Amino acid sequence: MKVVVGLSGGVDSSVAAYLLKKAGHEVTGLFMINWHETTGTLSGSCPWEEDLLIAQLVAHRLDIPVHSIDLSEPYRERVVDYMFREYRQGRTPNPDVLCNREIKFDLFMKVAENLGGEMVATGHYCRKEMFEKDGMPVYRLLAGVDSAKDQSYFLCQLSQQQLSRSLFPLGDLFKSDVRRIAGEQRLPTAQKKDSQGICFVGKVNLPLFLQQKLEPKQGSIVEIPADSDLYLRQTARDIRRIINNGTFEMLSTPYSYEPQMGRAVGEHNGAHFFTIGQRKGLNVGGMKEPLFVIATDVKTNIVYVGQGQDHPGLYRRGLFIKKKDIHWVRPDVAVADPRPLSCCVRIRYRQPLQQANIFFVPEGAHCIFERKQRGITSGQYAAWYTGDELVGSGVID
RNA sequence: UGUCCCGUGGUGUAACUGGCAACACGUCGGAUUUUGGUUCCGAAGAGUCCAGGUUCGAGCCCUGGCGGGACAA
Repeated sequence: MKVVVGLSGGVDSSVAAYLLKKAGHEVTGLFMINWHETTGTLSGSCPWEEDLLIAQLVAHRLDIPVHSIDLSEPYRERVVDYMFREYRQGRTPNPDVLCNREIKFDLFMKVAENLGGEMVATGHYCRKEMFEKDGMPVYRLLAGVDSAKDQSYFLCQLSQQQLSRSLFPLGDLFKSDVRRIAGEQRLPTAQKKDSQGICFVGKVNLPLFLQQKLEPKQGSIVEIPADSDLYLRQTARDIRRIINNGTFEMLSTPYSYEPQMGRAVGEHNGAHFFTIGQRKGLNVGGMKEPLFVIATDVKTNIVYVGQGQDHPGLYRRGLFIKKKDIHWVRPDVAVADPRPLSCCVRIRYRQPLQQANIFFVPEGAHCIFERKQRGITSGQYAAWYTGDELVGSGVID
């Protein structure tokens, strides 16, 4: 089969390419350029020229052809602009999820198709399975075997269409296997440090990066006491009653704060630069315990903080996803009726799966966790699984 | 105006009856991490408001200033 593999210049994609070649496929490497600018990036980090060179070395070593494609323009339009738009609204976007949906598994896929590729492969740690239902193929997106590296979360917005043409050669491997294979095959990336930070843009200094487009605006930091009566303690019975009444909003709506609920403890230079759960960068000292951001209000430009790891403002029982933001990787199992979906959910990469019930209502979905969750942040993705299969996801409201 | 209290790294506090200043937060650096964030490790940073005095030795005692606060009227 003709397979185009996305080579990034890292170990994972190199080994993915090797495995495909070894399995007898006709493999072509494709390197994608997503970003040119260096403003805001940390000095000397992730210059794509170097990565391209490494990708070429890998291709040479594997004796496969390699091409490169500049997708920086659409990347800017579909990922970077979205990022700024979200931050401006006081939300915290997840660019990598978008990058996969919009770039790697869309534009990149089309380019691969033009190169004659029947399938596209990436170095993601996840698995895919196919079975037939009513004579039609159905694809399942499964967690990678290496639970510490499982990257299915980042693919939570993929469609059946996209999945049908994807291959994940690393899904059954552990990271250590990948390193070992790379070493055995003398791939130039065998020792290369894993990349991190926003995909393909490299390691950026986010505050600096954001300041290119978002104006600084001085505002105050308000501390909300942990014993504020805003935080009513809910017993298991209260929760059950709320669920029975169908008043899920009581659990899935963010806390809303007013300045007079607390006291000003400092100043910041723009509420849109902060995200819930953040500790560093507040520049307020003298507290017994560290301060964490518990909410931001870009309208009034106020950052609300709470003291200590266990501040109640940091935890919430549930989250809401608007109807338009609900995505089913498996539309065939989509739940429409009000019967709750009992499943496991994660709200960030590498988070252990959390038991939850999702209640689908006409306006959207209320996800109610068995245990309170820390740092539920609007703009981030919640992905729900049954077993080790990712079946759906959505943007947290 | 009278009495009382306080004045320690960027911030908030600590240092028993005097023995070369501790902790937390913040800041900076590193590790972890294909989002943000979290977490972990490490470092820098004050010679204790100022001027005198007592003492072998003072952040801690004494005197006088300066600064802030409280009570008093």
